[in-house]
Amino acid sequence: MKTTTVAAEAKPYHHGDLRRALLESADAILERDGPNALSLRAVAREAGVSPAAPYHHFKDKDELLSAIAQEGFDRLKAALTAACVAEHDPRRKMSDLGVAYVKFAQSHPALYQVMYDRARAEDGLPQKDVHEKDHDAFHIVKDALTEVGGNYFSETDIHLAAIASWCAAHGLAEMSSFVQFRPLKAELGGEEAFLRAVLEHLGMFRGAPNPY
Amino acid sequence: MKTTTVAAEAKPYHHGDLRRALLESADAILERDGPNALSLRAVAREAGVSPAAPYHHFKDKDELLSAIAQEGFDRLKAALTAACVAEHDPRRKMSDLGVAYVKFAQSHPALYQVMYDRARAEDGLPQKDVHEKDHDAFHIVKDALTEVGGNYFSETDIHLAAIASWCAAHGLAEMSSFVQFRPLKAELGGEEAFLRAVLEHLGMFRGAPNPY
DNA sequence: CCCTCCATCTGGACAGCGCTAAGATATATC
DNA sequence: GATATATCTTAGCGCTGTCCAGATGGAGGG
Repeated sequence: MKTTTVAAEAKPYHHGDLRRALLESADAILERDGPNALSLRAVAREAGVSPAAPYHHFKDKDELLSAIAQEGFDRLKAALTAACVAEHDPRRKMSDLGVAYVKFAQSHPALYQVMYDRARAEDGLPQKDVHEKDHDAFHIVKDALTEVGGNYFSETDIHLAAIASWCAAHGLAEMSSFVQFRPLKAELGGEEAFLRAVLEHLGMFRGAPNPY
Repeated sequence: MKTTTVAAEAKPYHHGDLRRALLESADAILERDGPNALSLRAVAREAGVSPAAPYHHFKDKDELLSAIAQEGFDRLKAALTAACVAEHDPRRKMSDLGVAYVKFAQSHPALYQVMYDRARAEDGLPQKDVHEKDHDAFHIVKDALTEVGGNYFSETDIHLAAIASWCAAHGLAEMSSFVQFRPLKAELGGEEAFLRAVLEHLGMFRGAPNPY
């Protein structure tokens, strides 16, 4: 019933590709039951293996969480890319990026929580290998900002603006669902209008440093 | 050796005031060992009582965490108040508030993490009772922003600006220690210069809505 | 073709966790 | 002084992350 080798398998022995299966099980648990239900044993259970099996693919639970977070940042990058390829006005592009960022966090709240738990534990966002051709999600923002003000502002200013934008988007992503904001959302006419209004106030798109 | 009553005790029976002692033990553990070490049993151990004793003062672990978070927000409010009483220029006041906010989070990282873990779990920042005279930390920011642009902008705009500022400060607080930012901090001449530069880019102090 | 090697997976165990129930203890009230 | 009640302890349940000894079965050399 089983062929000897299926060619496209990299490190499959008994299970096939348990590492992949574990990551997908973890994702399923996150979406279905939230971050508190994400135990190593639950992941193993979901994948149909013994509680000790994951230890042959991840050093400990933290390493599994980091792998999940890494995939999350890859997906975030894809979402940001998709959100701004069609838009050519650079300021509108920044606005779309901000909205897409927050909506990603809202669509996958449990995953987003794991992503930043790991980022804080590791003292930083995941960094792509220098030799890799495609850069990470942070550089998408930086590139867009360069389009906005690259001719007028220094590299340092662009870098600062990118950091500021990322912090703002992260802050908004974590707080946008707070009940305190509900009345204001209703007043402004919905979630996206609220997001764009807040992002405007954060000066993400003005590209103008040094207000006074 | 023990007098019958010491007058200033509110709900002391066997221990004296175990609820208070538990909160202080929790704080000590947070500062010493970080948030991962904060178990109910560890708190009880630190306070010198049995593992089940805390259940007579908190319904479950979440309720203890919420109480810790509540005290944290009180302390944050005190820090923000102290940071801006001396300053009278309203824009400079906003800048000082932002810096004080981030520095509070940096000084008590474990506490700050618990504070926002609970805020997310409860879908919002802690809300003071309407009948209470003094308002919460969020209103300190709102008041400062009213001083900046209260004459020119609507209540809605001020509210939006306050939300934007709080989100920005929170995002910066959670990410300011990322290793990626170290070189830029060095270039700008230190932590506080970095913080003020990022906050400037976030447009916290401009009070000017609607950039385009 | 077989046999050995070794990565992979299992079953069992340990300490620690949140939480509960039952009983001991000391304070407050009558 | 007796009773009631809030407080604290002891014991125990099921869960967790992690480790270890042993079973399993594909890969490569003879």
